Amino acid sequence: MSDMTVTLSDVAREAGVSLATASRAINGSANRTVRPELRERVLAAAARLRYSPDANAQAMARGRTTALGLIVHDIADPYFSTIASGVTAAAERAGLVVTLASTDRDAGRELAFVELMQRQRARAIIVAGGRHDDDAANRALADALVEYRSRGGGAAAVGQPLLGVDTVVIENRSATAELVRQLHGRGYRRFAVLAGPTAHLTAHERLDGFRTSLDDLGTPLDPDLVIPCAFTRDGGYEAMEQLIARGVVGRAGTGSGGSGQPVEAVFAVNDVMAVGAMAAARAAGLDVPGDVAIAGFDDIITLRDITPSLTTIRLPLADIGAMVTELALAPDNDAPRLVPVDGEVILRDSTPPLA
Amino acid sequence: MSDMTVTLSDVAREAGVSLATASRAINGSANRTVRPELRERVLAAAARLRYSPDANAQAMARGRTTALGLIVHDIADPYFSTIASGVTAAAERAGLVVTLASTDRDAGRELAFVELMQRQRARAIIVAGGRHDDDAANRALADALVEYRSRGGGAAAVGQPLLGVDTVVIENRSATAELVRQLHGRGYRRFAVLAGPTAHLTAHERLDGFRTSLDDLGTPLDPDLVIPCAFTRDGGYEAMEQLIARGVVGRAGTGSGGSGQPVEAVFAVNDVMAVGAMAAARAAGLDVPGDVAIAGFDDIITLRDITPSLTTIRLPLADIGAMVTELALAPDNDAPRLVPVDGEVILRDSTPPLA
DNA sequence: TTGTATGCGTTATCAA
DNA sequence: TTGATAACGCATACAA
Repeated sequence: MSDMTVTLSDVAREAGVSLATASRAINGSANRTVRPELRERVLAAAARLRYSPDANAQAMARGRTTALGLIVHDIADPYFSTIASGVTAAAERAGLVVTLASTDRDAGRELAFVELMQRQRARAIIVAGGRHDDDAANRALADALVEYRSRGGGAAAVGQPLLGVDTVVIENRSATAELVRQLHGRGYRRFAVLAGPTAHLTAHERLDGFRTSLDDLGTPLDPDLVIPCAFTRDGGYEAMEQLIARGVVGRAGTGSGGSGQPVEAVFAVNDVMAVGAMAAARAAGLDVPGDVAIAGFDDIITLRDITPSLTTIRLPLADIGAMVTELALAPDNDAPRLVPVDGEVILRDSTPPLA
Repeated sequence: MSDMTVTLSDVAREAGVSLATASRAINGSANRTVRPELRERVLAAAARLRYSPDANAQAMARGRTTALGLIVHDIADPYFSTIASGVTAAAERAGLVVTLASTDRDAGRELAFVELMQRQRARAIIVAGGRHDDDAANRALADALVEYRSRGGGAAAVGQPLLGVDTVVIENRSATAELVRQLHGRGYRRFAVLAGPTAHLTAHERLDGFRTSLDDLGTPLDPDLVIPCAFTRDGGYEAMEQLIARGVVGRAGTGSGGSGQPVEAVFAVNDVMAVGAMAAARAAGLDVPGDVAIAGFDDIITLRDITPSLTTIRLPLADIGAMVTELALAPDNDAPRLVPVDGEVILRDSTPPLA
């Protein structure tokens, strides 16, 4: 029945000092205006009584909390969980505690979580995860964040700079452009792209950089070879199946139908899709990269040992998590700061030099 | 300069009602003893003033919060992030918000986080992740949880039932025993085990079930072929290198040295270690499963498409997250409830039937 | 350096 | 059904 909560008043009484003195002795704030002897007495009393300060009461009295909100689409996705690890590490350094929301890409839940963090008086909110091409949803979220910031909260995002807050901007276009150049250097000319959802901005940017770069090199991408699909492993699998069914991907040397020459390489806009595509290729009896080369994006750490090793674009996800945390916590700026982050092309065995 | 916080008093004044009425109208608690007309007026005033209830003040007045603490070793690890996704989903259903700590396997930080959650007056704490064979650390954590529970908090764990709280117990031994039986059925007799850290209880249990089952089948495991290593991809890689260097794993048909017959299959106590082992085998020019079969544990979703597909033991990680959440939130029991969860052996191409 | 008293924003108790 | 008013547990301005 020790459910009786021990309060600071109890500690003060036990130590024979006033509430104020007990408070000062225990939080040990800037101006430590408490005699060492008393201080000891208070600390001893607190220990004796197993006193545990009530963070909620402190938050109310101080007018600020120690919480940091983190919104991800899906914490089980390695992309987000790696960012989250960077965020938790940075938050711990800042003495903050991370409150996590995994919203399953539901705009309504994102909004609800921002409002929840507003109620919790969280110090800052971090929105990780690419936006969709849904102006209404983006504007609603942006508005909620404006409101939140107007009330003193910090906010930052990773992905596209669409929310009006400090953002770690992933340079998707330049990264895929560079990938194209390097694949070109290895002799690849004819590509297909597993493009993800049309409305998915990250997917779109990756496709766009890829396409633009191919245009620049004078070997434009055939629009028929851009396959929209889900941003998931299954999406990659099914899109690859389509390519195979249409005969644009098949046994090497077999100019099997489709529109002219067969595709030499398939670019999936993320790694898990690329892995799905590999699985589909194998299921169809094709060899990767013998029959078709495959490249992805993200360099998910768990996938670094797959066979054949996957050509991809590395993003420093944990660092990104740390960066966005610092942005969210930085003193309020008038104009949103944009911190660009480049991807690094990693050529591996899934796209060997073409003979 | 709308930094002026709108309080419930403001809403009450704006609506021309008392503070009490405003409170009742807005939280809409069980006994809705407020006239619809007034209620509307209050809600309208709240909306007009963009009122946002202060969760900390509510927590203090109500005497309970809406927070749920989750401790994982490493949120970037797919094992934990998948459990975390189950926890966040269940927590949302319960109207709770998840506070996340990624402790990097640091016992001190685990303890600190429990105390932090105690200060936050969190409703419950979930400890995910296997214990180490460190009695002092386990006891300290158990004590902290006892203290926490004595103050009204809920607590639950996943892994070993060593913390004195409700636990989702992973039946590691029976799972690996079943794996052995099935591999036996496919003709395997001579195994090596990449065993993880000796003090790691989960690793130990998996090894133990494996070994015991082999004993029962009359084909005991050679102790020299149990390689301690880190519980990581690199640990698996290095342990496999050792086996190769010692000549107990090598080209099929090449009875190359070592102690007698070469190893037919290598069991790694988790999937990422198994993948590391595969990488080491390939780096040494060996074929999997041609030269050596490999099996893992966990059935990490991101790894389901690797080649060759990995024989492993599936754990319903997201469900486990949901289950442990329910345990943590369930009304206080005297004796710790133990909920066993079985793994399901999934035979795949990395351990084909032996000729 | 210490103590007193007030406020933080809400809920809940008690009268009206 | 509504309204004063007292908690809730702590920090802090002000006084001593």
